[in-house]
Amino acid sequence: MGRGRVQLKRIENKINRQVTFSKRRSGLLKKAHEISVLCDAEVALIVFNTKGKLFEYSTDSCMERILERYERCSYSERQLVGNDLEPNGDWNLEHAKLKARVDVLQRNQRNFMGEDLDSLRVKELQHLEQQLDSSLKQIRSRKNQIMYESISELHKKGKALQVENNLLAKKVKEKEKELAEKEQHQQQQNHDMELQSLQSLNIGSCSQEGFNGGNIGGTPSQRPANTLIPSWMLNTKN
Amino acid sequence: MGRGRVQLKRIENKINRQVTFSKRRSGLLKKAHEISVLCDAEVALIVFNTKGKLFEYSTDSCMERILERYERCSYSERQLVGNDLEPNGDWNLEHAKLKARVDVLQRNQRNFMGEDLDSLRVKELQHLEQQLDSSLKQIRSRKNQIMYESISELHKKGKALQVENNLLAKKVKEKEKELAEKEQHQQQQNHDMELQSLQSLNIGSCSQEGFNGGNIGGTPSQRPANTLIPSWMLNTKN
DNA sequence: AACTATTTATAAGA
DNA sequence: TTCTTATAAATAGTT
Repeated sequence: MGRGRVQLKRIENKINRQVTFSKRRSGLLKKAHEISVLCDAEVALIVFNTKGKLFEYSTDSCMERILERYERCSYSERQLVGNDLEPNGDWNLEHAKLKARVDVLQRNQRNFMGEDLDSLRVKELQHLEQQLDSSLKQIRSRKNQIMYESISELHKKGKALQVENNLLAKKVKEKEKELAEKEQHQQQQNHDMELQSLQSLNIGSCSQEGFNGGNIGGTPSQRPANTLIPSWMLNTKN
Repeated sequence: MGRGRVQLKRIENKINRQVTFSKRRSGLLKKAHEISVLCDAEVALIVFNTKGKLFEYSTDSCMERILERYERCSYSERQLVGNDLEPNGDWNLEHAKLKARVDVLQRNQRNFMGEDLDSLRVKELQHLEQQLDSSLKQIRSRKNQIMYESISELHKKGKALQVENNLLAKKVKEKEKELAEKEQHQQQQNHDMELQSLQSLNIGSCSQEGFNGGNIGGTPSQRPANTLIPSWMLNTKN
């Protein structure tokens, strides 16, 4: 828009570039303000010129608020770039940056915890509400998933144990049978021996109690094996 | 630019607002890119629409870097150098601590946003759930409070205006009455004078045209007063 | 999503 | 820088 077509490439003439910057900057800021008002949008605009001078516009002049909201929204945060920090870099500056970030995150966190809400406007509250609502859904869904998996697992283990139990019960019965037979055999032998003894020593026989499978008076029975308790109920760290 | 002049105020029609937003958004992003390329400037532009959807542009797509630069700039403007730190303190340690804190806060934030939940155990999920539930309650309560206050305020203003209206209406009636009386009086006088004139000159009276309040042919109407131009548009110098 | 009458933005010139 | 002006661009209202 102007007397000539303009090519989208850096203006090489320095004076020209500066003039154009000045004009377009004010145009850009104006348009940012317009869309903000006309369309009820929230806008943050930051411009550095070649020399590093800062120009900015933000809806309602609360840049920090909008940047926080941005962080919340996008925060596709790559690790705050711990970019090895050039050794000759300004440590004070680095430090200030980190601190600023901590501040932002802390403020966010407080908001997420329902605190410091007085500084927020209705729209931000609404946004936060929506965010938390959706977070809650995901959290509940994840919790249900874990618990469901846990229950499933328990069922499976339960069945396996049942099978094993049946097997063992069968074996026990077999053993009992064997034992019974053996006992009978033994008793027969004992009887024979008693008879022999009685015949030789003249002493009566006494009966023997059956096999005691219980453990009364012994060590207490174990709790169910650990494998049966879902990890989340144990409350131990990782 | 368009078929009609546009007033700098929120577009009330929702559809219209949305369409305009869409058009102007692309225009704004385009201009941001243009100034960035043409003038070798670094630009960051963040726009949230009414519904909270995010749109952004940043030179070379490195928003985070520009935002950091912004923080640095605005920090140094406020001379918030952390010069209160023990000068002989272990900077590396301080730095590491801060970074750790940032990490923790970031992880928390992600959890608050319902992400990265896989690393949490049921107990933690439950805790998070309770926290967010209570946060939501507080947020909703705060929102309601604000809206209630706002409604209250509007009611109050409405009542005050009503009272004023009644008063003014009364005054208008009084004035009307006065005028009517005066007119009657005047007509009587005119009538008397006409009679006199006719009697002496024998000429009829003629009607006069109304006052022309327009300015057709005069200087064109002013553009909107400067008071409508926000201060940030005038800010070129410090 | 296109169209187009207008308004705006702005490049170049002073 | 600032103003002016011719012209390119953006876009409001319409289809």
